[in-house]
Amino acid sequence: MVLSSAPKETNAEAKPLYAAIYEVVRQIPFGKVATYGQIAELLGLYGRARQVGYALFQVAPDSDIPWHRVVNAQGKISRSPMRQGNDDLQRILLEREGVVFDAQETLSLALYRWSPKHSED
DNA sequence: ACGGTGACACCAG
DNA sequence: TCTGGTGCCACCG
Repeated sequence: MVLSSAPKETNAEAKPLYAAIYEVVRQIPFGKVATYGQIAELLGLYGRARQVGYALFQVAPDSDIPWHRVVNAQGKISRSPMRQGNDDLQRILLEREGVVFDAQETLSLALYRWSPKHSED
């Protein structure tokens, strides 16, 4: 593709790091979840979980990226004023995949955490 | 350039 | 359990 115009799109293609993050997120299978720190670590970005969250923030809810399969280290959906309901959508999408939340709105990481393998795919 | 903020995580009290 | 501080670093004004 000719990038003659080079629009300032804050998309995946514009940010190699984000593209890498999205690729990992895409690996998460149906019914499984991963934590922000886990995603970061897989990319050799230990300690930079925030960037993962920021990358996902830029993903549209209707994207093909299963952004809803990423939760925090406590197994909870990170609530934020900025999300205005998308956090609820995340829970709904997860429940559609069979993920069960307890009374504390927490899911069992021991049960649903995705274990990446070399021969994924 | 700079400081505040944040879909996080970890550690000390 | 909860609070507060630290590390990380991209984004925004």
